[in-house]
Amino acid sequence: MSHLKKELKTSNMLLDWYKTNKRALPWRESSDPYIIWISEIILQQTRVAQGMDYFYRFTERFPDVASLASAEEDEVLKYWQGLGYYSRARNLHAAAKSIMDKFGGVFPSEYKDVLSLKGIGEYTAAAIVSFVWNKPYPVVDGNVFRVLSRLYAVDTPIDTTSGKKQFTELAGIVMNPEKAGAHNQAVMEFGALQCVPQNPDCEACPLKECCMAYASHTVQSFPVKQNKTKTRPRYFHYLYIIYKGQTWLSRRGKKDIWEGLYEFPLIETEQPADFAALQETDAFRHLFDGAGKLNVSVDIPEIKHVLSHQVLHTAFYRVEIEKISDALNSYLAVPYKDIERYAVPRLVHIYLEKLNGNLSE
DNA sequence: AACCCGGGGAA
DNA sequence: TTCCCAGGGTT
Repeated sequence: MSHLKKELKTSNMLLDWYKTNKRALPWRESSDPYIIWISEIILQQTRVAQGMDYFYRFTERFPDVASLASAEEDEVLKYWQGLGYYSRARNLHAAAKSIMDKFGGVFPSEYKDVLSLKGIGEYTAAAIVSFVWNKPYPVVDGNVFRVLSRLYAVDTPIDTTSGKKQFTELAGIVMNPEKAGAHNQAVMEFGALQCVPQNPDCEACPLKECCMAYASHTVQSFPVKQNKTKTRPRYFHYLYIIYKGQTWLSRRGKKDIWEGLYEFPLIETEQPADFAALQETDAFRHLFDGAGKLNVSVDIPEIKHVLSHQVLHTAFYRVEIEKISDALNSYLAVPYKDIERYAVPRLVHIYLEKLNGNLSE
């Protein structure tokens, strides 16, 4: 654990830069581990601007561990609606219950205890214990990968096991253990504002003198990544079924996107299908067997919804029925005025907004 | 080690 | 379009 002179100087320069350049963010006003925890989970793979309103709403409704633990999972998901990566919300809820049961309702301060909570990995555990208690655990997030890979011209791919291990070790060497909390935040803020992914302004960088990538004019080639993501198309057909002021929803299950969120009855096809083709599917026949005559309307055109690894080609059909089919009894009957009470995927929310827009015109 | 999980902003 | 964001869990 050698803390060399050069690293100490680097850390001090980052701390100086941070002092004058850090953004005023609401969670930086708090030393409550609960507040820090919520902010860290929201900010996973999420930009500050995108998560800000969610942070305010969430911490107002659930101001502490006890209030979160005693809530219904559906309500927690509702406060997460639209933010994505919904396992974060489910894990937050489960972890809050775990803190009540195993830690007497007091947020744990031991690294290993924090790490044991659902949804908290090495990064988030290090962030919480260093920010709140100044414990010497280095954070390694996307910013740290970028800053360190450039400073030391490390070309090990960051998305590999050995890469993560190597950068974690390097982060520990660069960190000043006596100022762990401030240092960790300084590196990340530096990565977010100065050492940015595309076209960083290296001439204005206070660390350009000691940056190996800058010296060799290879800043843009860091960090190195290995895996390339591939997307697959999917074809969704939602049935917004209307009967006497009510509609039907279902709760999505495990091993697919949007676990725990609600949606209209869904038929997925392997290939693109128009309504004529959809009517010929077994799923469609089963769903409406015994529903009488169908009055189908297409209020909005197909929506292309892009996720990280999937492109959803989605059609919505509004279907008025004459009788309740047997198949519908396995769904949740809901007065359609109450749909907004349920957490739905962004895609479904978009549809409902457009539909309301059309109706009010 | 490979794969899965959302949504949005910036270039 | 492409990249990537205060990552983590499952298999």
